[in-house]
Formats: sequence, C-alpha cells, structure tokens
Amino acid sequence: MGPRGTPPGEAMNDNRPAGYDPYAFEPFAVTVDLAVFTVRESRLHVLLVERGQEPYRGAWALPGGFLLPRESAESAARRELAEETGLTEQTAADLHLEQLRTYSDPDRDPRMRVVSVAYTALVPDLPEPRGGGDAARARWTPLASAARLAFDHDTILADAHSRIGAKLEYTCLATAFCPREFTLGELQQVYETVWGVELDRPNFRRKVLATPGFVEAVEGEPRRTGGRGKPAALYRAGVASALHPPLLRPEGRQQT
Amino acid sequence: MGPRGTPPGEAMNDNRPAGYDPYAFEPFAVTVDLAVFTVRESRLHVLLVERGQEPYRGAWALPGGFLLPRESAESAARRELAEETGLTEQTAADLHLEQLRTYSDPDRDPRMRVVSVAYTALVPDLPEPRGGGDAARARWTPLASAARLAFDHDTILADAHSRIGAKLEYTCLATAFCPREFTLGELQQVYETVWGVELDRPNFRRKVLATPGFVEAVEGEPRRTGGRGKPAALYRAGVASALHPPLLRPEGRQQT
DNA sequence: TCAAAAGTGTTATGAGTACACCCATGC
DNA sequence: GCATGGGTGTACTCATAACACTTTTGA
Repeated sequence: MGPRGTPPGEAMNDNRPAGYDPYAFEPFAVTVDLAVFTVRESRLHVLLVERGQEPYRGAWALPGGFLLPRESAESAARRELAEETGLTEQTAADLHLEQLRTYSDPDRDPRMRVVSVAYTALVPDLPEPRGGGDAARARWTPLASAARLAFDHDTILADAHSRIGAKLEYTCLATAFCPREFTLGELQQVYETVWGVELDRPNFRRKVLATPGFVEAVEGEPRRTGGRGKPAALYRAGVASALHPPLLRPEGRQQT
Repeated sequence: MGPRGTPPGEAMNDNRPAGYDPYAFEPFAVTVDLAVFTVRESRLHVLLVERGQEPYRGAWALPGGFLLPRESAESAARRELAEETGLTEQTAADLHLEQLRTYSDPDRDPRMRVVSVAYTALVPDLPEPRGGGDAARARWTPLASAARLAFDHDTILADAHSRIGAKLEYTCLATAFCPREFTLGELQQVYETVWGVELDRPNFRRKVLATPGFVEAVEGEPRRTGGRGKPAALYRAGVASALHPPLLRPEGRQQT
C-alpha cells in the first residue's frame, strides 16, 4: 500500500518515486507557531517576538519553536507559550489552545524544509511578557500594527484572526478572553473587538443568558464597576462549549 | 528569539534545552492522510486501503503517504488521492480538499516519529478505485464498517466525519458530493446521509433555493428521473461557498 | 389506478432586531 | 443633575417547522 508502509531505511515500494530515500534528503523539521490573542483597551492584540538572528533578524514574528523528539505539537505549543509569556506551566496547561492548520510550503523557510503546525490561543489581558532568552523581545501588538512579519506569519496571523472570528459565532470561546469573573459588558466588548462591529446591548444580553451553559451568574451581591455607571453583575464561563443556535455577526446575515 | 531562529547545524540558543541538536535524533517524517468521503446508496462511504506491510499488515487504513522533498502537504494529498483512486491528475486538482488537522503524537507510528497532516475530500460517487501498487487493495467502505483502522486512523476518521457534518451547516460543501448536475433530492440525500437525520423536503428545497449562489438551475427543459416518480429539475453548484444563514441540523436547535 | 417522488401553499412559532425606557453610580 | 454604563420591556420582522395538497412519472 502507501508509502507509510515503508519507513526510511526499509525496502522501497513502487508507490514511491524511483530512487526516493528519506535519508538522501535533508530531514524535515517540525515546528509550532502560536497566534496568541488578547483584548486590550478595546483592541485585539497579538503576542509577537522580535527575531535576534537571520533570517528576518530584527523582524517581528509569531512565537514558536521546534518540537522536541518525544513531544506532541500541542505540548510543544504549550511549552513555548509558557516560555514566551512567562506564564506558569500550570496556567499554560489550562489555556484554551486550538490547532489552526499546518503550513508546509517548501519555501516557507529559506534555510531548510520546515513544516509548521500553527495554534491559536485566546487569553485574558495578561501582564507584559518577559521575552524569551537570547536577547529576544516579546510584546503585545495591536493587530492593526502587526504586519510584515517574518516567514509566512502574516498569512498565519490572518488565518488565525479569521478563524477566531468565525469561532465566536458558534462556540462559547469568547469567555477565554475574559478573566475568571467578568461582566456581560466585557464579554460584549470581546465580540465587538474581534468582529469590529457594534452589537445591541439588550439583545446581546438576552442571547447570552438564554444560551444554557454559556455563562453562569456569580452568587450573592458581588458587583464590579467599570469606572462610572451602574455596577454590573459578574459571571463566570459556563460548562457549554458550543452555541446553539449560533450568535451570528451582523454581516453574516444581511443577504436574503 | 525562538528556536526557529536556529536551524539544525547552527549555534544553539538558550531557549532550547541544553544539548538539543536535531541531527542527534531521528529525523521527523511528514506524511499526509486522506479521509475521502462519498455517498453511495444513501450511506456515507470512506476510501480505505489495505496495508501490505508491517506494522498493521492486513489492516485497513486511510490512504496517504510521505511528502516529497519539494512538495507541500496539499500537493502531496492531491497526488496520493490521484494515485489511490485512479482519478486523473486533472480531476484530483479540481477536487475539494480541506486540511483537517495534524496528528503528532510521538507514538502514533511504532517505528519512528511521523507527523501526519490529515485532509478531507468529498467526491461524487466514483468508480471502484484501482488500488495503488504493491499488492494494495483499495475500496469504498461504509463508514459504519470502518473501524479498527491502522495507526490512529480511527481517530482521524472520526474527526473528519464530525468536521464534514459541521461544515455542511454553514458552507455549500454538500454539492461536492454530487455530480456536476444534480437534483435537489440528491442534494438533500447528502445532508440526510451525513447527518443521519431526515429533513423536510419542502423546507429544504426553499432553504436551498433562497440562498443565493448555492445552486443554479440548469437552463431549458432538461429533467432527470431517479427511477420512478416525477422527473426533477437539474441544478449545478453555484458560486457561493458560505451559507448565510446556516442550515442547522435539527439536533443543533432543540434547546431553548 | 396506485405508488413514488417532485413541487407549491399555508400557518404557527420562535428567534432576532430595533428602540424606548428605567436604574445605579461617579463627578 | 447629568453623563455613563447596566438592565428591562416590547413590538415588528423574518426564518423555520409542520403539514396539507397538487403534479408527473413508471408500473
């Protein structure tokens, strides 16, 4: 059958181009890339690191790195995320991490063949990252200012942005952007920021509360002020993960 | 910055575990796996191949194979698909292929480290495949009978099934299961088969026709009979790719 | 003439929208 | 008091669900 049946070093089979031998070529390297988003001051931000080496020295890039020999891509992503953001391993282990897709263009890295598995993470507003070792800087960058990244990271970032926008429609993911306890106003801000639209507050409220398991009210009287105005009730993320029916963004509905 | 800045053979940086050198370990192999679906006799079928070598000799598996040195994962997937199904390269090039996700568990292949990029393809009912070389057999298998596949292919197949089910809700993908010209009854069959539910014909019909660009009527009087009953009008896939608003499966709506 | 599949019509329900209005707090 | 955000009420619109009914073919 297929080439999978013939690992490098074993006999050829005729389903493989004549003369193909994995050891005759440079090995593939496998990396992970992370598009980590947060909402800050009503703008979507992404975590970027500055490259300290060629190629793309001095350019900004998505954090990421090589898989260790006995590590899955998701473990590698969590490890890199912890390293780059200064999060504890525990916090990183609990984070919502989602595989975006894999980028495998043969020329995506000018030096060698690198296949990269991209992940998306959504985090609440975190302290400024402490940059990895090796003279690297890391920082939160408004998405609007994140352009001309190294490698194909502009593409990955665009894919990630579009994916999370879509995900907000039919999952409860938006709560991942919020701290453990949050107000419905903050949750609405997440949607408005990611989608770049304004939503009707009364309707948003009803929609969220009508979806069982989306949010759960925090007991007692605890309320929090967002500055001025009436203090808002606090909620925590609920147990549901999917939104049925979905919460479609306004643009997604205007044909008919 | 991150390890990506240090390809194998260059200097270490302290963001990488001490002593790590990609050449000191077995190289990663990168493969593609394909979950190719079709609808046959009102049942969802998947294309499987029989393994001719250890491990899992004699077991059924998803078709797939190694990436060539200068080939993207998607190109590899199209190439493998053409090889396994006997499709022409041209047909394979036009097919709807979608990246599912990447599987990277260190132990997913007992012999070596293999990272596999899985793809999903939807095809109309095709002739029986002609199996690849090397004594392999290939055949369409009802999804219900496809179990205990080699490697982690049970997992991949389950993920693929659940993904296409979800995709039918908010994309026009169902037409990929149909021949170039099809009736609305056939299109409805696709939904009913993939979702495993019955839909109301009048409502389905209205919904499809009300979505601009989903299908376009074939001009003139051409009608086709599906055996007995009134001949149905023929349609072709339209230009739209997304469904707004989505066509939710019944189960996805029964909470409130 | 009957079964089977295509196609049309109609009504009730419920989700989504838009917008008016009241409440609580800081300045 | 007034600006600011939280929270409630309501009426209109439109998509969907459910189901009755007609049409056109093969046997």
